[in-house]
Amino acid sequence: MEASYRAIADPHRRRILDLLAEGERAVSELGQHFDFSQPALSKHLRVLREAGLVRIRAVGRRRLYSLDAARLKPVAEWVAHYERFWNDKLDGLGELLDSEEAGQ
Amino acid sequence: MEASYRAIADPHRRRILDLLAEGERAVSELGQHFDFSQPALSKHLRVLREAGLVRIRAVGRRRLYSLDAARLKPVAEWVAHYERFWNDKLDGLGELLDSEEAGQ
DNA sequence: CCCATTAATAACCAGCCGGTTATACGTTGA
DNA sequence: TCAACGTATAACCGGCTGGTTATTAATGGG
Repeated sequence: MEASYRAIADPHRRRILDLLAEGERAVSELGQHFDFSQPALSKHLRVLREAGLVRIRAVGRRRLYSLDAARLKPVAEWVAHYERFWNDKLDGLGELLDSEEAGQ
Repeated sequence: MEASYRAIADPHRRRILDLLAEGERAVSELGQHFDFSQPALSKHLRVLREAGLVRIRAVGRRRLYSLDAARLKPVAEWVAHYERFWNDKLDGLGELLDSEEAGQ
């Protein structure tokens, strides 16, 4: 999904996903890890929700967010295509061979 | 690297990387695959260059771009942390277990 | 019952992003 | 030599992004 790439482009949102990977969290609990305002957090959560990366469950006046990582699978698959470029420098294409160690 | 995530957030730039994964390409060759202007392509290439994802080699008046995928490795590693969420739904955290099949 | 809590939304703003056209600049070929 | 080519940059523009403060709405506790 296209929106997944944009969603994970922001480091705050990646951090939110990392936190949700540990378990379900209410908005106020997530907010303890950040220094921006609650509306800013709600906007990040909206982006993640619209990208289909999180689920919400209402419990009383709290909103419990949890990870829905399925939409990250295409991202993982796309970037995995490039693994051969750091696993196997001699990949037969030839254009990587000239000044290879200078690139690091 | 932080810039890598932003660089791959744009589908045109991901396409450029896919093309460069096949081999070194001049700007005009890359341009044949897109419907926007040459300056727009140059700006995308600049973003990729500043993210350290491509290398440039000048041959005459042509600029030959090639892939430098090393900076994608942290991205691959980050997203790989989430593989367990689609490989193994029963991951012991417990918060994914309530309405699991409704998420798909 | 009412006030505090929790979270979302509205409205606004500066800065970035991706595109455009126009221009500059080095290189090459006739 | 000089016109055409290949590419980068400048200048500009509308729309989006990520933040803010203020407000709203729903829930729960005393």
